[in-house]
Amino acid sequence: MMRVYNTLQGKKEELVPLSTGKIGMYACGVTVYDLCHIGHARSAIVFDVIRRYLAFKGFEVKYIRNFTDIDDKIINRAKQEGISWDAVAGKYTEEYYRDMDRLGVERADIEPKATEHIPEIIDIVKGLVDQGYAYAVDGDVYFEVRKFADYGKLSKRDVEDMLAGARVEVDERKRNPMDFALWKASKEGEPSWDSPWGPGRPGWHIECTAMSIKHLGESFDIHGGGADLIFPHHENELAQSEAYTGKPFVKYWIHNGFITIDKEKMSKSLGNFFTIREILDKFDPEVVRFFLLSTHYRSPIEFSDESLREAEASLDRYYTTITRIEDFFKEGKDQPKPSAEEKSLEETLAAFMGKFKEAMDDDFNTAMALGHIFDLIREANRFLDTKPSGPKAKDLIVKTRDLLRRAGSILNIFNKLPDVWNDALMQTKKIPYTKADILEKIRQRQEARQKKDWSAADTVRKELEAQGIILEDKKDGTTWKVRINRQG
RNA sequence: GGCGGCGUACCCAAGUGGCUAAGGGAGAGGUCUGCAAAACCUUUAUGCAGCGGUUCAAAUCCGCUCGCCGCCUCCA
Repeated sequence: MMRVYNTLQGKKEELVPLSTGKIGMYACGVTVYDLCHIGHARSAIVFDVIRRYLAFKGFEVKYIRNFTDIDDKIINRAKQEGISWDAVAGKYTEEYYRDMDRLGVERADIEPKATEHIPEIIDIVKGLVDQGYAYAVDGDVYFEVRKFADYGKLSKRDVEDMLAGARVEVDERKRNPMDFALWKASKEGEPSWDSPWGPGRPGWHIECTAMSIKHLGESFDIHGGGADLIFPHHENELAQSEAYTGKPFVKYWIHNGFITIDKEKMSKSLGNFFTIREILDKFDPEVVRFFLLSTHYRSPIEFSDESLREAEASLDRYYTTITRIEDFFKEGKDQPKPSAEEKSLEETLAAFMGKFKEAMDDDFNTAMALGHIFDLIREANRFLDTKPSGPKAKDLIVKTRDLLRRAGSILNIFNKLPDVWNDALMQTKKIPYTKADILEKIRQRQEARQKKDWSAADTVRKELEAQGIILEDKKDGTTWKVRINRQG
């Protein structure tokens, strides 16, 4: 049984799809007017993992993630850059893909754009006007909040309370200050589409109603986004959708928490944000992904270099273990050697997937799932320390590796070879040596070691270490790797 | 002002009624090593912001207090 926290009910609920075995899921994407920051990455990754896990659980998932490609911010940006609004949208859509691809965020099944759904949007607005939920004024169309009795049920707000403490500026043409635009008349020179109310463009919330209904139907299972979308975006979306169809819109509303800097929400307006791009200049995408999954999706995450370094160290622990596993296969000893550790690993392996699923079933608890992964890693290392051999040992190690990969594939981490991980570190840590340089140093040191000239050998070691390269002497030679700087 | 959330070890972070309070990082000691690294072992919260209450039993439920944050305006 899976449980998910539903914002609408304010508690965890059992996940029961509207149609057995199938899940329709819609997540709010981005407005394409600028580069994405790490907060956008969190949301994208959270819903990417949710989608992957649901698919792993055997659901047939249809996942929709939209692009808002027309809005005030895009129009303003176009003026700034001196290009057309659709060129802005096109450019930042590409940039979005560049970042998300690097972060391992899979494409949604359908990625609709607002401007490709103008007829559907107009139909819905018209329907709302006809049913008396909306009214037109000077080419604008507003949704009349008072007409929808359940308004406020998602964000747990009361219309009267909001009016009392309203900070919104009053627009005399609205019947109620909380009324929101479904359709906006366009000003001279602005992009526009013909409509029964004159040339204009869609309001922000209506596109999601149009696109989700078109691609998922009038009622669907999951709607997600950042917690800052609960009000007003999702509240309005819910109101206009249910008013229009007369049916429940979404069964489970899922919202991810924010990323904070110095405890404050990261946001464009505060200017305290980091773009995905600048972070990926210093850390491998997998590190960012791991970092974001190491905290439960609804909790805030404090962003810092230190946290990313810790995530990097954790990942390195995984890859180091995989290297040990590879070394074990190379040795290929086949004398059976039963041990208490063998038994213990066997038990851990048998229980692992159950624990992993239990964690993920409980509102996608990736932090706990990672905890189980590291339990298995420790158990595997303990076993490898016994210098195991024999077919049974080999079988257990194969299983260990496969289970780690399987769990990793659901989170879309652990998908590199250790060498590739090391290469990535060479890059992000900006190591000033080539691999050939390092091998040459190792050769020199090896000569010194053969002569038992320990001080010369240690000089080489220290020289490399100063540049972030660690040497490891093993039975069949010396290997090297990039050192993880675990703290400051 | 209205609504909501959070406060768990040196740091990050799971756990939301009942076995010894996960996991990662850091520190200390040890095993291993020519020296290292990695790994492993031991160790670091008789206690989960504080105070009261409910209960056979609470970090977990209730109340109050303190501190921090979010939404109420575009925002992932």
